[in-house]
Amino acid sequence: MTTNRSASELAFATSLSTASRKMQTTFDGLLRQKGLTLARARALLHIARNPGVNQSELAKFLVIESPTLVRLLDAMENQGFILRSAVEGDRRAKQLSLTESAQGELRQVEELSQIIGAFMLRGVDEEDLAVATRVLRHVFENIEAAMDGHDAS
Amino acid sequence: MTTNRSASELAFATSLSTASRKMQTTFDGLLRQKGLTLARARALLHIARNPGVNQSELAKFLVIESPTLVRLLDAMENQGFILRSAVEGDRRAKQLSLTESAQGELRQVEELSQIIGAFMLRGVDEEDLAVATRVLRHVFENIEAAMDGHDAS
DNA sequence: TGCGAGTAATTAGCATGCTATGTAATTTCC
DNA sequence: GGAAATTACATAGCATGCTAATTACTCGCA
Repeated sequence: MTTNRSASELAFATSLSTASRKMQTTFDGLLRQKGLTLARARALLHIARNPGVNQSELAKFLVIESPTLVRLLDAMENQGFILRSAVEGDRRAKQLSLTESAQGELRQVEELSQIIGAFMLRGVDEEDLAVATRVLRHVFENIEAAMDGHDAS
Repeated sequence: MTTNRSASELAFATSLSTASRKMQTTFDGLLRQKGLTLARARALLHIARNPGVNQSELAKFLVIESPTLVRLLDAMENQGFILRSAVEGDRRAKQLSLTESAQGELRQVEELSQIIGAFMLRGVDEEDLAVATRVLRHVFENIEAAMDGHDAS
């Protein structure tokens, strides 16, 4: 037992990055025929639930930087999934909404998300899942805190 | 308590991808002045410990596809970190080794990796870390198993 | 009123991941 | 021995992430 701490840390870091990529590529593969990806589906679902949201709010929710979102939305706009429209009272901002065609796909995207989520975590009990999620958040916060001096929010 | 399972799954998925990205960008930021990134550092360390390893073995170890590795190595070769040389007995393969200058950096890269690992997991106890790692592996295996028909190894 | 600070979105450029495909060399097996 | 399958590496093209820097606009305050 009593494995070396630093070996445990390495194992964790490795598992973290491989599991994350695996999740993404699986999602991407399954959503592909719809012209969607994991990132696009997430954006789609948030816009559906928060119509009129603007880009910076969406970026904050998705925890991505705004240039990343700009490109994501450019693609989704070209695909005819979303609309960017003017916000009255602030000419810098744009509010986001789904096109009708995207709304038609919504239900299926939601179902698929649930199915993949359940599938990927099949055999993981509730308690372990909670622990894992807590550890992941802890990691995020440790790093976030360390970056404080550099990027004061 | 008794939160909805599917909400827990979503929380996990979100934390997984944000923690993974955060880890990567932190690493990248700290290694940047050396011309390295997390991906490059991983490759570097594995080559250091397994001199003469070839590209497919390294790709398998890093759990990335070979085109991803090809580009990574192209960059590292241009930077003067690694060498690709002929393997006697198999003209398809190339064996990898570090340049002297890369060997000089090794120690610092190893130390930095340990420091970041320890830092990121500060405040996470051994048991929770083990559970989290186990869950991440479980996720990976669930997906891997599902993809069996498509990609028989 | 008007200037400076801050905010929303964008563009440019780099790094890493993937799939699909191609080329050359090796191995398998009739 | 030679065709077919497999393996090793590479190329092309797409998707997503980041940082740095720009543009346009809004807000606060002297």
